[in-house]
Amino acid sequence: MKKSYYITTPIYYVTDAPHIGHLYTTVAADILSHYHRLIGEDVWFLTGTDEHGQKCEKRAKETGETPQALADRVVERYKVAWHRYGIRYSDFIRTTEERHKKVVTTYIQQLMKTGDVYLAEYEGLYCVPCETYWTETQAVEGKCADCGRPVERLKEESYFFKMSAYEKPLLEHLERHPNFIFPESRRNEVLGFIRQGLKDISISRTTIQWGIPMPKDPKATKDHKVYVWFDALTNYLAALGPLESDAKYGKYWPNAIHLVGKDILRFHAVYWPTFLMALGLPLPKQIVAHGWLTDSNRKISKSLGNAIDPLALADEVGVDGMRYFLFREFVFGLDGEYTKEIMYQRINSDLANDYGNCISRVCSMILKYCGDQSVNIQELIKPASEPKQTVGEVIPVFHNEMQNYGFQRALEAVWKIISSVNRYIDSSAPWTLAKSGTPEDQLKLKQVLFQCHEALRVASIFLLPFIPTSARKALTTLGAFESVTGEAPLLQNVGWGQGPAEVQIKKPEPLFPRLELKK
RNA sequence: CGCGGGGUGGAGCAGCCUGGUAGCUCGUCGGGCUCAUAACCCGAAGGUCGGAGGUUCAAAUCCUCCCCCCGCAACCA
Repeated sequence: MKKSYYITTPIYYVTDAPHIGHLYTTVAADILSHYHRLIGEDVWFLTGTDEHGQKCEKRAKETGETPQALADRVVERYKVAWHRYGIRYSDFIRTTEERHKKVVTTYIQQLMKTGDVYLAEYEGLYCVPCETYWTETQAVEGKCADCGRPVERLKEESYFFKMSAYEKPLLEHLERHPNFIFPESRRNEVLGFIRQGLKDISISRTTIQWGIPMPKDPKATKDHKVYVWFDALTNYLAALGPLESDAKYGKYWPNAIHLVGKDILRFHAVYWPTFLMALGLPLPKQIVAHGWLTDSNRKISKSLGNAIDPLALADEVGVDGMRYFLFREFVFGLDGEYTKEIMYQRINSDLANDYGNCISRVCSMILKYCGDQSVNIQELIKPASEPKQTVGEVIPVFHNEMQNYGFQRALEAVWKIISSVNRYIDSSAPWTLAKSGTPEDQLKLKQVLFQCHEALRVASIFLLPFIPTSARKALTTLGAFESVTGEAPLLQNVGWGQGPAEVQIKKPEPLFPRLELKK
């Protein structure tokens, strides 16, 4: 039986149109799921949208729509963006769907029954005009953090989740599973937070209309809606159909990897596991937190007004250029400063000059110098060469980095192959060999060219998860496309000499046109 | 003493956990090649690795203190 791999992105809030931050997480999930499919695993990739809550309600009021109409409209923008970027998600969940609401309600009911959810009073500093509670630290000198007007101390009926009861079990889980939170620096952050002591949290709101209703309760005097985080987090389970003994649930849970931005780590690393513990369900395998793209050291986001539209970027530098740039330039897990200059430089230098041009020069030479002959590649690539050695070194490095979210280093490793080919061409000068009529030089010429060909075949297979369209195009040009269509091609076909014995090289066309930055 | 991240040649970043020639991309300067997308290859210049102290045969890397920048601090998601 195939190993199963379940990967999720956060569900995105429909008040925002998709921006580069959403794109970053979603492409990461796509790369991982593509990679895990290539190594023969049974992958389920979930993304979706979070459509409830105060902000959606407010935003809908501003645009003069119903919250549902707003959600219906914005969700399309996400889907369009993901299609454009070739994101191959297995399922897209919306929190307004019945299948989701049913699971949330069932779970809340269960927790009310066990006493993990109970009715009490929430007390906090409330800003009446903003309809928002603030903590002591947020409401500096008793002023609303948003509008600056004075806040008042208010008490209100609310349902609470007994998170305090799960402080110890959660700590124990973290100790037994050192990789539960990745990277380690984030794990330490979460440990620090838990060690400060977990309080019970309010998990209902009476100030919002747009949400999943709390189950009927004679004790309640007000109309409660489920707190958006309980609602949102449950999507990861709801999408697998846990209530109807759907085969998906048994296959993919708890083998889950949750990809999140560092800003929502706490909800995933503390709230979510304790909810699951209370429900008596197994915890996901890993929570992976990545950094932010920054603009002059500030997070890039809609609310800061510096958001960048993924579709505009795709038009400008291409889908694969963008996908490559995001994961070659930045260290996954750390923040990275985004500028157009760096992006153009990276794409031109690596994709156009190194990779694209290399494919082009190798294929051109093969066509030019031995296009009319049929050759047995496997015989020609037996001798040792720098590209052959480099490929051998890179294979384990690439896999290791991919298992540990080291996308940057995985790509760096692939580029070692490409550089070795460029170097090898120079040092062995096929154009000189071609001029010589001796049989030794003719053989040497073919050997050189097909060593290069083989190295590029392997590099292109490695690149499939990152730049799927271009890598396929490259493999087609190399005449080695069939090597990626079988089962688990990455595991079976990346080894030196695992490709076809004969190939039909296509006339190369520029894979990546050089970009010019317009000022 | 609230918690965390960062301060590395001109720019942007790796490296730090598991001490031992400081690496990458771009830029600059010089050379080579002509197969290729004016792409490619080689060489050079350029760094007291924020500051001070300590451990060590040896510190960008471990420890202590200090300075500067940025987040977080549970009901904004």
